[in-house]
Amino acid sequence: MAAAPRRRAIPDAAVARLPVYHRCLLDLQAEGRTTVSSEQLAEMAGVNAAKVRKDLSHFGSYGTRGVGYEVDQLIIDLRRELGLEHDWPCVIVGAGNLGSALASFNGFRERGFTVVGILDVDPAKVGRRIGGLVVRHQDDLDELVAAEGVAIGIVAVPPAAAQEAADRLVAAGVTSILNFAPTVLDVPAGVHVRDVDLAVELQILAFHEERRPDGRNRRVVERVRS
Amino acid sequence: MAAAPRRRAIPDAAVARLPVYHRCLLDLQAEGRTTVSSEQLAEMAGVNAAKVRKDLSHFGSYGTRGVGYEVDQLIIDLRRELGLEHDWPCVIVGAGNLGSALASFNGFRERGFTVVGILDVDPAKVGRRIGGLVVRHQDDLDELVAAEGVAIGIVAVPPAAAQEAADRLVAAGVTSILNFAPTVLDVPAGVHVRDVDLAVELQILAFHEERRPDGRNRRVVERVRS
DNA sequence: AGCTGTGAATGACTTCACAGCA
DNA sequence: TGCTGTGAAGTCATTCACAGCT
Repeated sequence: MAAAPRRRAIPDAAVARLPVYHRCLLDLQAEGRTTVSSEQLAEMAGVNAAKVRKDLSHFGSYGTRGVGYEVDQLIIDLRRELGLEHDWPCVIVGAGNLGSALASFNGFRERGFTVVGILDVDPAKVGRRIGGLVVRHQDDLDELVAAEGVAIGIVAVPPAAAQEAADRLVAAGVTSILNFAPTVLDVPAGVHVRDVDLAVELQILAFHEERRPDGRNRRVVERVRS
Repeated sequence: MAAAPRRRAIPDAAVARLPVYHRCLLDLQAEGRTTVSSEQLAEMAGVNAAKVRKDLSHFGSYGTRGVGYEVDQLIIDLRRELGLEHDWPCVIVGAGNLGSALASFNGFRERGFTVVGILDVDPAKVGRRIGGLVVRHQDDLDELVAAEGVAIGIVAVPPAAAQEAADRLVAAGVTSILNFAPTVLDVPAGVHVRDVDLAVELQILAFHEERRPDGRNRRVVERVRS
């Protein structure tokens, strides 16, 4: 967490929801819908209507009172806000199970992120083909980042190697890191890190599972507001 | 200030950090450390000391003033709070790239989550071996969940199939779902869902990348000390 | 009439700061 | 003395509620 002085125009919590709205709008567009109300969008995104309006108002107002938001226009605006007008080249460090899966994951390319390289230190892995890419040695990182203008790196190595991988990415010029290793990375201020610890997600579920009101019984459903 | 005895004893935000503390404590234990101060633990976890103390105080106080927390004891307490005293059997629905990677991912088992089955609807995938498991047909879900006492399901199917997969999991008796599909799942109240949308994570990074103070010219990595 | 945009109210989470114990 | 535990203050996020546009 770099504590840099910044004017945070849009709250972090709102930023995290914009991609979800974007996703929902694409679905609406695919269905041929031309407008959508905050209430409908909220329903789709699993949040409430006031939040949708407030979130969207953070980058100017685009809705029409009495009607709602124009789907096409809102997609354009969100794309611009999210920096999705151009593709983002990414590199993956670590060609194990997870790195390999990420490299062949279609969900990235579909949404504007192209994996331009996957690297590993293990000579046994270098040279393998994964999802249209050949695994390169981690020493090629500098060259690759420079050649492709990579700004985003994905760390998919074992915990013990994660800091080293991050250091290399930063040295190569990468300024945003998506970290799958269960480690707190130490990076220079100005470098963004997002952690995705898959086991932590399960642990949070287990926490709630362990203390559900009905103990170990099956569900006694009570109404919860959505 | 516990005037209203709510069901929510521990704030969500704190719960999300407990697994991280747990992870750090295991590292400390491995190094042979017997005690740790809130400040040291905070440093490792990437948060601040007051937060650590407050978080830990939510389930009773275990620290010794003037000394800190006893590592072994705190691990035990966290394990209990997080429901990690027993293993959690999980099933994965979807044997594509992501599902396969998750099935062979060591990080789960190491932290108390055992993948007891991976299922798919595609006959071409059924029967394949993945990380010590044989892919089963999705129709076997009920049987598997009942036989193994599965409470946690992992959805790793394409978006169009996600709701169906979730419905099946819920029908089979699963009460917590980790959803990797970029879709808002509709589940009965009482069923917990956590979403992990990998592309959204990248989009959030892209958002910040797009509006970094130094504009689009990257590689002007200013060296700021951390 | 319907729906957005937004100040104001509420609520949640974080940080401060210090009393109190080992 | 050193460090925890915790009220109180502060910050940030969510929700309400309604004025105001179409």
